[in-house]
Amino acid sequence: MEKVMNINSTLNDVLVKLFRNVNAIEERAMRTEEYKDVTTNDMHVIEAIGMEGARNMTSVARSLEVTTGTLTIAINSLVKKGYVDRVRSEEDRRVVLISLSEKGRRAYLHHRRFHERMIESVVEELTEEEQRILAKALAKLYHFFRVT
Amino acid sequence: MEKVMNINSTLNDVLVKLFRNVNAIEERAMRTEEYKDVTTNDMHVIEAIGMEGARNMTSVARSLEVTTGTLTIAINSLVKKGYVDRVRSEEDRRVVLISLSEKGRRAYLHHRRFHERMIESVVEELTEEEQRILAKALAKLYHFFRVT
DNA sequence: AAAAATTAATTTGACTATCAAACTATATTT
DNA sequence: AAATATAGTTTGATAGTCAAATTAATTTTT
Repeated sequence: MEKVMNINSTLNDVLVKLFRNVNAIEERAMRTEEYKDVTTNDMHVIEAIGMEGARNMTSVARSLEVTTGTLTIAINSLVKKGYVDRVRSEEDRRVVLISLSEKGRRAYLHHRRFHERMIESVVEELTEEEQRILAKALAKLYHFFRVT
Repeated sequence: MEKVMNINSTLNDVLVKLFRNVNAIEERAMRTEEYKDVTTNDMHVIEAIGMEGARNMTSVARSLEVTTGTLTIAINSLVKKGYVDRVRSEEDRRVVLISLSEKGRRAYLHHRRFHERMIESVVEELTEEEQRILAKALAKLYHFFRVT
């Protein structure tokens, strides 16, 4: 009998380790010279704002599932660090529009490339069929989390 | 150009969502009646202490990749909530030994069952072949993180 | 054996993230 | 015009985090 790793144990181990460490890991990967002042949280905000142009506070806060008060604090810091531009809407003076600055867009793309490399490393050497199966399995995992 | 859902985008989406939400999700699942005072962070500490008996602060802090100062604060709270016992070592009076109380062990097992259910739900309805591919992909992902 | 160095843990001071609730300013409805 | 609703910020509280200072105990050096 060869050394058999129980499939569930392997999955559980890997999932637990990934989930436990994913923030630290991503932060380590992101914190290069250029972006050493960007926390994981900052990166999530940058990603939520996105490249599609200005968004208001409420909609970004909703995307991130935080209160607008929390987002205000995060944006204060990102504006100070130069990743985000904040302007008051002319059409409705209550509204604050936030968008990525040039530096913010560079950070966004840097992060996206990191994700692309990550996916590439997972997918390389998997056939099309295997990739399809993997996506299905991950979708189920996500579904489990959403409904639990 | 027709709208094609690229396999890599699907994988990326699912992974990002999983990672982004995993803490909130786990917390939601853990916070039952009995364990409503246990934060995700508390749970990680409980898991790191484990069921194998007493460990000292430094080794648990190292497992969690936090400073001992940070761990001291977490343990203060867990002792107060009754999940952890803390005693000074008789052999070396500098050393503090922490271990799970009865309540702590119940929380540990509750959490472990959550993970088992999670894995079960992912694995059920996947064929042997599909399970093998998922495990392989996740192992690669883990490897990617370890070396990145 | 006394002094110096090391080790284990805690404490302190500072910072970030978070929420709920109070508040301010503006827009909409009555 | 007054009342209500909406968008965002501020405030006050809590948790988690680190680096550096501190305390107490052990080990090493002289």
